[in-house]
Amino acid sequence: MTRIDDVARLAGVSTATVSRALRGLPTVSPGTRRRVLAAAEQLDYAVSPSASRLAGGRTGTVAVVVPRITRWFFATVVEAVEDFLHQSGYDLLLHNLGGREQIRQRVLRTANLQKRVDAVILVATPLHAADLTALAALDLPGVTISSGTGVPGWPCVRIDDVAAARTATRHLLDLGHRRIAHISGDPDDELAYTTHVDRRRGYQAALRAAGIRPDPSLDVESQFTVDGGNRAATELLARGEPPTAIVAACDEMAMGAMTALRDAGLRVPQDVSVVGIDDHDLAGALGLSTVAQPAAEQGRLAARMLLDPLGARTLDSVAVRPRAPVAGPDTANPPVILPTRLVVRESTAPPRAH
Amino acid sequence: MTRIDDVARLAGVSTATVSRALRGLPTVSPGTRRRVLAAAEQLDYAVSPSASRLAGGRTGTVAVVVPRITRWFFATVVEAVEDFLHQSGYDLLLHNLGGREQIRQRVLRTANLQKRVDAVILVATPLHAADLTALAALDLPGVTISSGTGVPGWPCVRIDDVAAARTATRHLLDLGHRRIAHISGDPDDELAYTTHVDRRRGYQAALRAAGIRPDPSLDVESQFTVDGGNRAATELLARGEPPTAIVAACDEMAMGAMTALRDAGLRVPQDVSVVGIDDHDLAGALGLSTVAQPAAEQGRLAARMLLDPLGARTLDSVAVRPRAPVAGPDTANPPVILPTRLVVRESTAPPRAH
DNA sequence: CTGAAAGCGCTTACAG
DNA sequence: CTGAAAGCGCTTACAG
Repeated sequence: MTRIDDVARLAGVSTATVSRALRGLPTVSPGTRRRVLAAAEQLDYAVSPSASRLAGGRTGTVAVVVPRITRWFFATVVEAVEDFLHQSGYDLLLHNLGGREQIRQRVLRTANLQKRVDAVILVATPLHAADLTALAALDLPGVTISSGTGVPGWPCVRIDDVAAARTATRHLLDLGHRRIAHISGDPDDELAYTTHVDRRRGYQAALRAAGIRPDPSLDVESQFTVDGGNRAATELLARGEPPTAIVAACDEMAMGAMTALRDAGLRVPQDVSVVGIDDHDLAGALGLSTVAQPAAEQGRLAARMLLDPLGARTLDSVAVRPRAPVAGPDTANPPVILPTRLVVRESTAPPRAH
Repeated sequence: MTRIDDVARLAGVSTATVSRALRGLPTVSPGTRRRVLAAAEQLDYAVSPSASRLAGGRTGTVAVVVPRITRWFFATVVEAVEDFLHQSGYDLLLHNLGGREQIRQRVLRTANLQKRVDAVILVATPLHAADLTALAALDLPGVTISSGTGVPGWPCVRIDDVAAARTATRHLLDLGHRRIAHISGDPDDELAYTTHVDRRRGYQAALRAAGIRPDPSLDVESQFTVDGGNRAATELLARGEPPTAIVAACDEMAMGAMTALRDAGLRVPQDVSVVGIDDHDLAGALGLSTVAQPAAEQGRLAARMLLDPLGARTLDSVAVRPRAPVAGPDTANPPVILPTRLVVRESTAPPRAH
């Protein structure tokens, strides 16, 4: 393995100069820089990240924590974040909670982040008081995406979950539905997400605004998965007279519900309308009406808000940018809310005439 | 930040002993170990990975390279790999190619792996001769998953793609279909995958075994995505008399094809049967018949085969295991082939009587 | 079983 | 613009 002093020797300069030239620091003359780069290339030199990190005190790594990488929203966010991080010269350390509270604690409270990363991106990760204390003690910059509890001092990028569910529900009300069910997240879930709480609130608010009292028997809790949606809809049907429409808290649940309805001999949308939230890759294939949220854009924006103040390297030059305030007029804590929009497909229609 | 000498001072031992005790090396007396652990806990000490890596010469990190984290198969593999790696005390460095050849080269050929990881897991990543040279020069252990080209000296975990496609096609033949189309990957894709080549081979082999000559006009190339499947099926219909059945090279393509058929006024399976390969999360919701492949198991097995010889720490103890030969009777290059199995749902049926 | 000391390969004030 | 030297915080022979 070639080391920095091999390059220094070949280029006829000190290791300090090699270090500066390779990192694109401005205090190197063009001729020297050229010689150093040529020597490095000739020797096929790559800096040792461990040494560089130890000496420099920065890890060049960002931890990304997601509940389940296999779910559409999280995979899409991670893809966007990964792209931005690598373009900026950062490594991505992935933590997948897999729905397990034990893992959440391992990631958040122990030494898994300490001294290991320069910054943290938490995607829809439940945070208790003890976690906030631990994160504050870490004293790292970070961003949350789609998070219920914000972290003091960290920007937050998200959609308005209440509004998204309200839009979905209103769509059904506008079509003439009155008997509208809701399927959403599980309070018994190991991880205490807030997303489904907000979405339930939006569902209920829309009903009330239309003069309808929410009926608890039309509100079923399950998991945020295809299977969860299937089970929730099955349970709903087992409770008696079916609703004429269902608001699912996410597209995956909506898809599961559509299967359950079909299996029960009900047609979508003729017998029951179904609307989701997300605009999953497959929503089009299934003809699912939904409230679209910009997943990749949330990831991209969060990465940018995180890295801008860290002075990220750009792709082609390694010039260090001056520390700039976070993009946008307001650098403080109020979350950046990205817009959602109703996408009407074939899974929703007016209820049949009584 | 507390350092190792803070712990050493409090425990009344040398830093060498702290280092040994914390890593669970056997050469520490129980009493000493206890005092060190207590001191470390009291000071909330976490080792500095940078320093540890520089001094120890190991990074404790594994790079995982996937073509697209947003695709079902890759997300599922990554989830399984992540779990195994973290349980073994390794960090996961994620590289998502995003379908771009430029990124593939950046990841494989430059210094992105050099000195940065202890091992590499390549998932369905195309490898050219120059890449193999670069990987050999890296001199790192690794595993490939679902890979066309193997890396000399690296184990490979995969399914038999030819057999999977043959099974899918034979299922349609058994139902009585003769006019069977195939939609698969794009040779103009930036990344030159071999998966679709193998699957096409299986499709053609099954046809030939049934005495049918493959008809090029029934074989459409597109991308391994929902959209790609949609476009491929649309193209297929534009070419004239529709087939009575379609073999899609992956479930996502099959799902896109089902949409296109429906949009064209054709019913699945009454007018056209569709079978995929994968057993995607949503295959059940869509009633898609498919040839299931064990995605998570491929990830888990690959991670195990990689880490076993590295002497991974176990979850609860940090004891270093002795270096053991790779699990299984054969430690050499022949790929480990995991079984696939036909799952019949509602998207396939006998062709209508002529 | 334990410790003193060297060394891992860089970056960063500091001085010029 | 450049270099000599200290130091980042560990681990690892080596010696005992």
